Amino acid sequence: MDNKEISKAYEPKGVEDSVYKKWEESGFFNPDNLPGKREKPFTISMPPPNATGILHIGHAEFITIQDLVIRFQRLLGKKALWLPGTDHAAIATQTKVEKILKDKEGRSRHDLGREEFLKRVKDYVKNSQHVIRGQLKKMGSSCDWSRERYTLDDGLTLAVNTAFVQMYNDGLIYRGTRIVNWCPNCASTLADDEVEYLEQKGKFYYIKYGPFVIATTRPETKLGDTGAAVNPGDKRYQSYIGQELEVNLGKVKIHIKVIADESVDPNFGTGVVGVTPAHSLIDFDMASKNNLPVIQVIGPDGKMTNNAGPYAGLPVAECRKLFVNDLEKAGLISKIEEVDNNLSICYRCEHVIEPLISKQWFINVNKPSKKLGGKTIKEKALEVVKDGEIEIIPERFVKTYYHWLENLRDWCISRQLWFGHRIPVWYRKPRTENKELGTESSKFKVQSSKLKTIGFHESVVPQVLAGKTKTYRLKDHKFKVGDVLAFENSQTTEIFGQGEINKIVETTVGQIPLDDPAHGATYKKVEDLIKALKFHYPNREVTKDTQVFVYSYKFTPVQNSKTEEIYVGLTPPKGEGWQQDPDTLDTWFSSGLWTFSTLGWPKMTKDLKTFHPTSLMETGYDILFFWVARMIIMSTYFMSEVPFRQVYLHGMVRDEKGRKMSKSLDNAIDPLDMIAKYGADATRLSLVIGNTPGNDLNISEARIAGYRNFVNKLWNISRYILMKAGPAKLVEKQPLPKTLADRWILAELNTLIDFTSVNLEKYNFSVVGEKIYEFTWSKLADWYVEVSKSEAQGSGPTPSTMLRVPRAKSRGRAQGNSENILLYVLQSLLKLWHPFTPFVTEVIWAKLNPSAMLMVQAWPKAKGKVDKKAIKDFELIQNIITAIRNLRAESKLPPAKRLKVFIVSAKNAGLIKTEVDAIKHLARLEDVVVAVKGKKPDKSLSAVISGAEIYLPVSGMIDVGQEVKRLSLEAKRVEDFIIHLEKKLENKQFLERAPKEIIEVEREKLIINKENLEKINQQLKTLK
RNA sequence: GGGCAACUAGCUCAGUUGGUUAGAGCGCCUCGUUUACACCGAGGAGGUCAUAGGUUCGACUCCUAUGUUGCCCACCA
Repeated sequence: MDNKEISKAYEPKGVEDSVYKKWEESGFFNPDNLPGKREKPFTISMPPPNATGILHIGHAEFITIQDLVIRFQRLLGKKALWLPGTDHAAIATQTKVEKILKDKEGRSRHDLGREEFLKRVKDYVKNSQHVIRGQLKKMGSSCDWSRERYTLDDGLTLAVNTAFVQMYNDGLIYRGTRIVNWCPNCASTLADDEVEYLEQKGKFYYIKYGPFVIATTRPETKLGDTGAAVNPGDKRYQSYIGQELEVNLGKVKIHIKVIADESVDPNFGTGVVGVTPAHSLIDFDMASKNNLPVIQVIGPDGKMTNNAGPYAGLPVAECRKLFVNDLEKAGLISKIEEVDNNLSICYRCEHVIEPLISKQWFINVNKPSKKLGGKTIKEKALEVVKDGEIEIIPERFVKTYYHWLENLRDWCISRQLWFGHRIPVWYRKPRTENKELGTESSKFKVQSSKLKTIGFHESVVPQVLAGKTKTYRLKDHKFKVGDVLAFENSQTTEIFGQGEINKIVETTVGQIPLDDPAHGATYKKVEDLIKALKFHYPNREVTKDTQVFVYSYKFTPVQNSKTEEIYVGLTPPKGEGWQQDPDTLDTWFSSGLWTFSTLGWPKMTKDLKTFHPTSLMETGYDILFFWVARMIIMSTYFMSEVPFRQVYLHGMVRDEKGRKMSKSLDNAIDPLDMIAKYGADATRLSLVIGNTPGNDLNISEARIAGYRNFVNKLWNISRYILMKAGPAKLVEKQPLPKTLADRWILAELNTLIDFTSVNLEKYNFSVVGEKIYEFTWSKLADWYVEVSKSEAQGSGPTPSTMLRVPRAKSRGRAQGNSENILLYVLQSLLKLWHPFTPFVTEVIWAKLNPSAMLMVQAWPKAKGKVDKKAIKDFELIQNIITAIRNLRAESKLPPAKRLKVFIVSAKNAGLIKTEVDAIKHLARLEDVVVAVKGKKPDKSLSAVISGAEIYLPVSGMIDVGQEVKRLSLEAKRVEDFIIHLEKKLENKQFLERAPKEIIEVEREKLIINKENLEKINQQLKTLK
């Protein structure tokens, strides 16, 4: 390679694409093709970007970190797999395509119909994926494209359906009627954590409400009230409890029942709450307990329903205006306050969420599963982190993870979207001629009418269905062992099964074992049990001594077949009249399977055996709950193993002032622009150095430009070395050092290699990046390269020893050795840098060794013990040179002016004498005189300048304070410290070096004790 | 309301289990046409480590309060 062709400045633009192409064509992204014996796998599942297209700087961040890790592991010799893919991102994608459709064609998805619309989405996604792939490549991603997956492709769809069916058969997936978060704009349900809150000033309306005044921020929902609730202890309203009232709300009259409920805070508002069961979770619970009817006044379209009387058909906001107006006219508004209010909004489209009552599919997070050895999925997901099977970095997120899981409610997985995995459930309306069903149903009905009935609160029914075989009752039902009972949902009066009494125990509340799994719900404290009982018996006193009946039973559920048949399976059922559920599954249901579905599950493939559990999950802390927790749930359930060993959570990327990047602020940094301007390597460095796990990273263009400068520096160092070393060659073995500088740079390199190897394993990218940066610029470029120049110069009229170790003289030839060292150091350095800056390092490597790629070289190893003496000696020379430069600048001596310097040193005279030539050259001196102790003209520690003569004392610069500190560092107890200090005091050299004041103190304390130590410290302070 | 984090140089941030003179990048000031690099080199200025107590021979680091900021969770009708 003709090194004259190397350009003065590194130009990434031209070379990056061709380098990537070379990598790709090598096939080494695929672990199966990697050279050498590679036994240990290392796997990263790429968090699949949404298939909506453009990658932003946040993606660039995760790409950089993951690529860094995987390249490092590949260099270490692992079977490194980084599996890429995309997520269909149901809501996000559907919303996006709908928007495009509306903007471009003015049509809605309903205008197109399901099939045509999905075709449009498919085309859109295909294009996006293409764009994403291109962007990933621009960043240098060394992921295995041959294994790329998409959450909606056939394999993953099979995985999703299989998962659903298995969970359903295990009783973990059920269909239920609940209050759900409904986004009228997306026309779909949302999971609890997909709801965001917006702090707002809102109005708090006080409305005359029959005999009460109630306060509300949402007056329009009052049209759906079926109750008014007060605290049972609130004396003001005692007499009303239980009454049924008609309430005049202007144009509308509603009928309510006054109930008592603990959850009502007598001190908030007026102490009376209008109960709106259809549109509030809490109200729904209260209504269930008190058998209040449920009236839905807001529809899924965000408009008032027919139940809203004269307001039917109005959007919620308009209804509110009109309704408040009407109330005012009727004199029913007593006052309006301004309050801070949290508005629930959709995390995708930011429209207001309406809590609605609706029939949806849920995953039961509290049901023990045989697959999990009787544990619930929640417990299992907690356990694997508690037991350390999964490590979360940084650790503080462990706590948030626990908190989230512990409070997790059943997960609503059905979405009313078109785009996504269709729920693998089919329904068939019963036909009268379906005799078998008819008889089944009627047989049960007849039977149940004759049977004794036992009621279960709706919230308990799922537990019974889930295998609860015990119930605690305050009431004596007068059952006998052997009685066959009809099990009734006491809210809906629906019969959901039958059972037989096995055993009856009469006891007291205090005697009940708290953790009886047969009961379904278990308790930590008696108080919790009492609380639970009070919930079911709101009007009874409950204490430890209250009498209680424990009924054990055998239970058989009955499918509610009078409405429809349900079929759950991988393929459509045979027979006529089956209709598939129109809904689709929550995106996170499929992405929860990501680590194993992408490797072939439900088939037990070779890949699945080799690469699962994956090694590292690297993702943003913002999706710890959405995604990470769900992957843990899904993997522990389906695979019976963790999805990954470690989780590394990175922070968000923000602008230079720490603000979120957004279109409106116009502060977004587009990684592709930055790559075009400064190169991918510089962009990568800016995302990794200065970035610590879990913390947000502020980034600016100036920062990226700074790293571009660095990449250029590395380029030019290499250019210099290649030019100096003549024909490029590999120097694989560490050359023998011949000069002090050689020993020093090798010692520094070996230290760096160790540091890098250790800290990259611990994902301390930033600190490693800084260290290699420092080595490259401040050590290699600023010192070693400069020294090597003077060595080259030494071929002039006065051959120079240039930092040559004395011993080397006798060995003869020292000239030219620095070239081998330079090549060796550069080659090792390129390997260290490669995970960070793959492009430029690969380009330089190609000039050294065109036949092999840097990407698959072996990670460097430190050779032998680090030569600490070399580091210390070299630093002394450095300090002398720096001190001279400093003095020259301070005394405004022009650089051209040659100086005479007397270096005064007692201890290091020998060393300094040997290196005089180097000092002369690097500090641009006329003459250096090394003086021994005694000739020193001034005993002060500062140098003396007289004319062009500098007296620079070097010995005696050691601070005794350091020694003391070092000692106490080594000692763990005070006693040890004292012993160490005493030993040190016996050392004459120490005493010689110590300033007089300190020695006085130390002499004085013939017996060293705590007080004396304090004195020493004080002495040290005053000395400073 | 509960929790988590941050507060260090003009700006953005490091600082690993307490221990040399608290570091880096950018910015700033002075000087420099040394053939690897001006995307550079040499030197420099700049910090009561948010505040107040405490533990310790010794605290940026540990403990307790307080203040400010950010985030997460819950949510009162």
